[in-house]
Amino acid sequence: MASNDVPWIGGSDVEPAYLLKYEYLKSVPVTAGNFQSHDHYEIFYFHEGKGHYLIGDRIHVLKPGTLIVMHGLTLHMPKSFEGHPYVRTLLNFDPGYFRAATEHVFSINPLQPFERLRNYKVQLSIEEQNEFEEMLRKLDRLYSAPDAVSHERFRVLCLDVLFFICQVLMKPVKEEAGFPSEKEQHVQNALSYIEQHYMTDVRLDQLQEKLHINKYYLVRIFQEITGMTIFHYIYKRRINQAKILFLLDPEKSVTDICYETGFKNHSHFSKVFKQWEGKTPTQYRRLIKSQF
DNA sequence: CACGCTAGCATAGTATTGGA
DNA sequence: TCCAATACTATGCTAGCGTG
Repeated sequence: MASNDVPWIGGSDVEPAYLLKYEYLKSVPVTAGNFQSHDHYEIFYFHEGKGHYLIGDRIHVLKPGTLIVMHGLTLHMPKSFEGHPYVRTLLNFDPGYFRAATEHVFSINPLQPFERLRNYKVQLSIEEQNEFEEMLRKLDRLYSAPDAVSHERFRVLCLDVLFFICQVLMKPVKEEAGFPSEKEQHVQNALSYIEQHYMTDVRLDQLQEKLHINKYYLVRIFQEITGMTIFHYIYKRRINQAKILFLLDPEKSVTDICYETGFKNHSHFSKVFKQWEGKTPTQYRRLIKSQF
């Protein structure tokens, strides 16, 4: 994408071209299974409340001060809980602009944490939270300002946010031990199993046997924790993998990708793909090709 | 014309849900 | 956590379309 000529758009009436989604301190309950994947990068900061964030095959428990950075192609789905606040800031951006702007200027690549489909979740310390939240406040002031200079400062501050994230991630990220509840652990185990087997057959009976948990019970807690059924998760995972394969090799036939992602029938694959993505696999592949 | 793909249909089998 | 009833989907088959 052309990155040198991002037009100033004034206030927040129109999104700057490199910024695909920006929501500051927004409280949006997310209870339905709203799985997403896109080809830009995402910064997610949790300010207040209770929630989960399912990224790839991992469930992350959200707490105030949780920072998540991810490559948008990884399947991700936030989930809030009824009766609990859920306040977060979200920044989705096109990495092309920042890549071009920083390539020959800095010795450290600020996009490093996002590349190679890597995703990170870190719990910021109180000092880091204060610093980061101050940055976000400033970002929002600049975003809402109507003048061109504020816009340039917004972009520079976005870059500083990226470097802040790099710095935080340079420290060893310690894995949190376990989950608050046994349910989350069960669902995590199911997700891990599905991740390893989604390209072949995955049935509830198998999950019951492998995970030593009643299948009816598993169906319920899976829906409770993730907001979507196991069944839909597997399909979304397969479709997402198909999208990745189309990106990696746009010459590959739809039929080949259909079988590689675990579908047994190409007509069914086309139907499911269109249902979730709004376009047929062929249309999607053409779109990918046209972008290269 | 061959090939790759999409769409429609019937039905067997599986997932989900309500209730205990 | 489990069972039974119900709802829903996967599958296989086929016809037809678009493209090279």
